Amino acid sequence: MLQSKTFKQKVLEVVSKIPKGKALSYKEVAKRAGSPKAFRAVGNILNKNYDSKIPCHRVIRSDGKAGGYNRGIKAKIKKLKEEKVL
DNA sequence: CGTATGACGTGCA
DNA sequence: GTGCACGCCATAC
Repeated sequence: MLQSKTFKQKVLEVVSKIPKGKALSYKEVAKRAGSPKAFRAVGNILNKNYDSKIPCHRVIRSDGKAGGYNRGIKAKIKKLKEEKVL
């Protein structure tokens, strides 16, 4: 089954694979997940499946803005600054 | 199965 | 340059 992992699982895995000090945009993550146009679902999935192992704070918009964060958008920006990603 | 929602992106006024 | 509206994909209910 090619779809043993749903888009959701792929996105979570890709995000969890983001190296430290690096940030990928929703579009990039969606592309790596298998659907470059599903950046919409990426945000939706992360929002419902945020895990401590998933540096969702490293996923930002193409505008260079953070976008949102289940723990507080401010915390996300702060973390990005701490990682020198921003 | 169909509907509603969402942490986006792009285009146009 | 800013603001508004539409469209897109996947998930959850």
